[in-house]
Amino acid sequence: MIYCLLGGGEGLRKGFIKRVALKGMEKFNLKGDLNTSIEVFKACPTFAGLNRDQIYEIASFSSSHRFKKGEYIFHQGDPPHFFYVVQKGIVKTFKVSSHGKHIIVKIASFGDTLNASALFGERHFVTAQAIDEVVVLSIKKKDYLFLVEKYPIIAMNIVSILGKGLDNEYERILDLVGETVEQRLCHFLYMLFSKFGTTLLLTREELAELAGTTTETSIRVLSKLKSAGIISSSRGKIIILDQAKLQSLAQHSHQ
Amino acid sequence: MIYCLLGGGEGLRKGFIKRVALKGMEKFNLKGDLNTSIEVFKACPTFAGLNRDQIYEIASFSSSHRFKKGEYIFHQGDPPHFFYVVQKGIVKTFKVSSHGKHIIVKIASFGDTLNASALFGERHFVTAQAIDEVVVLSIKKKDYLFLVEKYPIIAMNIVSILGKGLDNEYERILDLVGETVEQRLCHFLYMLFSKFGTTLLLTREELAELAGTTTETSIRVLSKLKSAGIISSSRGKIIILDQAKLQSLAQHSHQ
DNA sequence: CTAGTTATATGATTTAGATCATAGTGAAAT
DNA sequence: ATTTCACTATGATCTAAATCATATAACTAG
Repeated sequence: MIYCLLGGGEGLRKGFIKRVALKGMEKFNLKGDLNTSIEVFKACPTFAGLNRDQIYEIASFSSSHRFKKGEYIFHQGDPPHFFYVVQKGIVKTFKVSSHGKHIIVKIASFGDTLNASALFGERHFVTAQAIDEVVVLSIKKKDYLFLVEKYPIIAMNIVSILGKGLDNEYERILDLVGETVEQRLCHFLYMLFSKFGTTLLLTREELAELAGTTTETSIRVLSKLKSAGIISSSRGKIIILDQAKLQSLAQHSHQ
Repeated sequence: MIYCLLGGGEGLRKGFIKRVALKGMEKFNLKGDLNTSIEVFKACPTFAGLNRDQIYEIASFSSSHRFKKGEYIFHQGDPPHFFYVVQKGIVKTFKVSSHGKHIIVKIASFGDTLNASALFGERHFVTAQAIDEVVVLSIKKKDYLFLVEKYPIIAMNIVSILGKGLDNEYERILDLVGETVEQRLCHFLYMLFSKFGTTLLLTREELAELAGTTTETSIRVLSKLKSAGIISSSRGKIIILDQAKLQSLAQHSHQ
């Protein structure tokens, strides 16, 4: 019911977007942009409690990559080579079942990590895909593990982030079992609103994959919300008009 | 689909039950039973990679508590004071939604932890209840955090356990969204069988709370399995007769 | 030993939401 | 500018599983 935005509770200092000027190059080692990446790591709860010098050290291990809309950052099942933090844009991570069903695991933006725990295992648990123009910072697995070992607080941070993340998923399961589709959809809309503000860049299909329903039902419910004046929308974009009503619908679905 | 037993992937050295002789006392500090508790902590993946002396040290911080069938070990929402590992018996942890729906989070037995991550937060995420006669070992929060700080490998272990646990929950969500109730029920029966062997001590209601369905449907499906000779059962007990068939039903539900 | 409580059993009814099917629509591409 | 493709829209149908309802069996507490 009160499970927070699917950012795993990670990173979210709002209105904190840094201007970056990186065009043409697919990958590059930061020099002039070190300041930018320091801001990203500072915003990342994984590194909470580290001082400026330590954040600087971490940033110096990172390099930057950009991805165009639709491009994949890594795939479920691949062995993980990098740790990723989002610097710019929106990334979704999702899982696919053997029957082809998709569920979205997380909608990540500035300061959110994509795979905090995967580097401790053999495989990526999820697939990460750019929703719009995206820049991520990456740290080599080896370096990342070195840093975790050097600064034990990082592991502690991850434990508490993952713990909350797990609890979030239990809440999601409770909703899946107990709430109506409409409630769930409104719930996710509200969560996304809390994280991203009134304008959401996602399709009904993606919303369906968050709420665990079908594209058709997602479309139907959103049409209803539109008629009721709670949202407006265009292709791939949803604008929240009446947050209060949305929130109330997330609690008690009025048929 | 292949998500493992709800023990969070933690602890499971089978046929490893230690005889304990502790009657009458509700709590006591181990002396003669130190050996017993060392075995428990050795079986607990949270402490993997620690040597015998270190395990000994950990065990020396622990004390033992027993709970009768139905008794609560801790409650969702309470501030956590202890870290718990199961020494004997079966404990279920579960969550309740605002509408009163239950989901079982974990069925824990010998060597499984009950709240690996809660001690890093403010509240217990779940409620823990004894399913039968239970003995747990507990370590004071302060001592536990001291140990985690002293032996960084513990935090690393927890990270990888929680990471796997999270992935398990994603799989559970995928199943909830994509598979039939029969498949899910068979799936959980099979997982429980893998962990506990042919005899399972749980009610249809508890099984329903694992699979995210109602008690009635759980009863109906189990009746069917009974007629088909796949299980036999008595009150609060299920005996797996045909594992192969069960496994196949978990994959493709036959009508 | 009996009453009370908890688990199992099954039948009848309802319904939310999936599924199938077809069509319109805006954006991007060549 | 018209073809293409990915989104949105909506209608018709179907069904798995929830809900409601009632009964019996088994355990356990007084």
